[in-house]
Amino acid sequence: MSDLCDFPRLLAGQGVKVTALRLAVLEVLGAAPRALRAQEILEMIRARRRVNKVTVYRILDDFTRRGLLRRLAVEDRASLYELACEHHPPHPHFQCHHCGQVQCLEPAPLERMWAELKGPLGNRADRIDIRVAGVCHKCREMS
Amino acid sequence: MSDLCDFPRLLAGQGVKVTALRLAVLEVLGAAPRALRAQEILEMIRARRRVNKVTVYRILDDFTRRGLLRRLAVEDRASLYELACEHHPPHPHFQCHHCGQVQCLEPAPLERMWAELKGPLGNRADRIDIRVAGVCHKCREMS
DNA sequence: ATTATACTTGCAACTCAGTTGAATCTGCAT
DNA sequence: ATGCAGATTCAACTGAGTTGCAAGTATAAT
Ligand SMILES: [Mn+2]
Ligand SMILES: [Mn+2]
Ligand SMILES: [Zn+2]
Ligand SMILES: [Zn+2]
Repeated sequence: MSDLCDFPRLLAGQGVKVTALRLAVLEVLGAAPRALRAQEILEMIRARRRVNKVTVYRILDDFTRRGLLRRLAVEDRASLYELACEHHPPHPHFQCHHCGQVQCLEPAPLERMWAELKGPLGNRADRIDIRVAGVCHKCREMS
Repeated sequence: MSDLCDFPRLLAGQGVKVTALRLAVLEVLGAAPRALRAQEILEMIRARRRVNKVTVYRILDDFTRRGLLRRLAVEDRASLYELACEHHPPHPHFQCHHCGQVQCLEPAPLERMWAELKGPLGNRADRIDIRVAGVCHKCREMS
């Protein structure tokens, strides 16, 4: 998930002011190897500067509504966020029952399934989330 | 989702005492046409008798761990619960962005995909959740 | 019948992730 | 300089779920 995106440009394209905090949120997510909780994003930004959590929540929410980020609903109470730019197309995720860690999977099988699920029942579907759960290799080794 | 299951037998099979409350939880879920929030289950049981929410949460948690129920992580803060008995095999779900309503979809495409996603990266996967999101037909009509 | 034991349910208080509304700050245009 | 809009902050709140422990209830010895 290391990044190729031009964040300032991305924001400008949304007609949104480019601020240090908004950039920080995108940079933290761009540098992360996996989807992050709001809390984690907050802490990573705080390693460099002072921020209020409300601001971060509001930015995450705004970006998600604009389609710059995807919010993943997982088994734990807190959602995860990941970049939704052209370099990070939608893909399934794997969550370990044991450690709770969520990893990103390859998008391949999604494409095939999408066609089948997109139009059922008269709904207009525009998003599909796939979460595969089980026990990850690290946790298997430990036990 | 109306029911064919013998709940007392189901509980007995788990070596779990058959109590009025545990049955009530299963009956409410068995009668529901869709997955329910803990709050909804609580209210439905309260239409008939007195219950403490903690008890219901504990029963839901216990049943989920035993595999009698599935817990669905959705976009809203509260999870949904549905029966996981032989008559209700795992299936994808559709959630409407507008009203938040979650409906159950047919299991068909799941089977095909499962084989592909089950074993990647050395993880032992034992569950796959698919959530399709968009705008449901009711909400489309309204707007 | 009486007591012991295990399990179930209830109560109060708490946690945690987010949310709200109002106040302040900041960059920019007049 | 002054005004304005949008960005950020602060304190207080919400809602879903959790915790520890007390009280109730059923069953199993004695
Ligand atoms: Mn991902
Ligand atoms: Mn379902
Ligand atoms: Zn793990
Ligand atoms: Zn709807």
